[in-house]
Amino acid sequence: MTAPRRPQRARDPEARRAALAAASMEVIAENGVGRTTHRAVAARAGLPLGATTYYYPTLDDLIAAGLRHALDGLRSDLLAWDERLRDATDIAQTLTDLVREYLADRRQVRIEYELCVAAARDTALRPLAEAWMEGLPEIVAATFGAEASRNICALLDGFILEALVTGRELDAPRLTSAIRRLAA
Amino acid sequence: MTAPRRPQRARDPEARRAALAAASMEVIAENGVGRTTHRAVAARAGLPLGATTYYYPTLDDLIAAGLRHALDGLRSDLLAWDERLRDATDIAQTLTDLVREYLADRRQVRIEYELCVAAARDTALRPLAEAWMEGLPEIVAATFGAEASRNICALLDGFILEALVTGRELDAPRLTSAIRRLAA
DNA sequence: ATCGTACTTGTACGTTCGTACAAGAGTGGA
DNA sequence: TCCACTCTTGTACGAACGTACAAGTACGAT
Repeated sequence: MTAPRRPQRARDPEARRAALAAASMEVIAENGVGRTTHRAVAARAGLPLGATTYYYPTLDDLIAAGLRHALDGLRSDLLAWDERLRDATDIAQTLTDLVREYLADRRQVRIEYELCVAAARDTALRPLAEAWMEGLPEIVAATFGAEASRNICALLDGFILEALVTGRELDAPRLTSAIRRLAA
Repeated sequence: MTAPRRPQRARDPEARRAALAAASMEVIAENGVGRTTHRAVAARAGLPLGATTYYYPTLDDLIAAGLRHALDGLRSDLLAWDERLRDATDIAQTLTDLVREYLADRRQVRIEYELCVAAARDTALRPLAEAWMEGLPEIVAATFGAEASRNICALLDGFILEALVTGRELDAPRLTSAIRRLAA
């Protein structure tokens, strides 16, 4: 009766780090950066509280890991975008389609705008947010040129923000024709 | 010695409501919606903790009051924008100037994008956020027409977001020429 | 003058938070 | 085999949180 039985799970430190980062990302998407806690992340990952501070010493580290994880997801998305755009005949139309598909998973979208707002307040997050903002323009620059690309991406951000706030669908035809105007 | 002396300040309930709303707005701008607390707002307003729950029963009420207060400020700004735009000869240029001036006070900007992200997560804030998003298009619609106005405003949102994230100045010439393209 | 109501204020309660840490359990090398 | 190290887990602590509330104060109506 004296020995407290404590069954341990299989050891896999890197999987735990990743699981915590993924869980952190999900909690941020659902509750926002400001309401993300060690306990919520641990529960989401199915791990004990102590695991969070073992792998990410402070809460800021844990949140940064969640944001970084989200950006890694975006980066692989962007590779797919790049391929689709290279093969496209009507680039404006294709870009619109991509944005519409991107908007299908609002959780992913939410977390990236969450990052923007957080970076506006906390300069430590700024490099991360800038990396996000410049990912798409770099890809589109190949076809539209540097300046037009940045304009088009700003336009996309505005359209995405509107869809995010209103919860409505993307106004695809309007976006396509606006892209064409900026590309000319 | 038995009587606990408790000096009371002059009574002015409406001023208190307003002071709390203003303080709430400031705390939101600095810490974000998720890190806004009764105590922080009370301290900022220079009022005791109890005053917050007296005027705004729950924390959500207090935060909503802060957001509403920020939007009231925007609304009066928009009236000024309207006037400036009516008198303008070069509307694209004037709009760019207005955005640059708007960006001078990042606190105001931050809180409005904070509202957007919060509304994306909490549907209760959605009407407030939609009111914000539609304020400017309504004004510009007079000169550019409904569709072009919404496109231009989306573009502005994108430019503002970029400036917010990077902390850099607005790229004014690029914005002006992009507006012209969308207005054509 | 008295009384009811609206307002002010300090304090208290139970909860949740970030973080620290001790005690066990697995694992690879000597 | 045993040791040193890394990883796992439960628990603990002080601080801060949202909210409730009792006690006191001002003030308009009567």
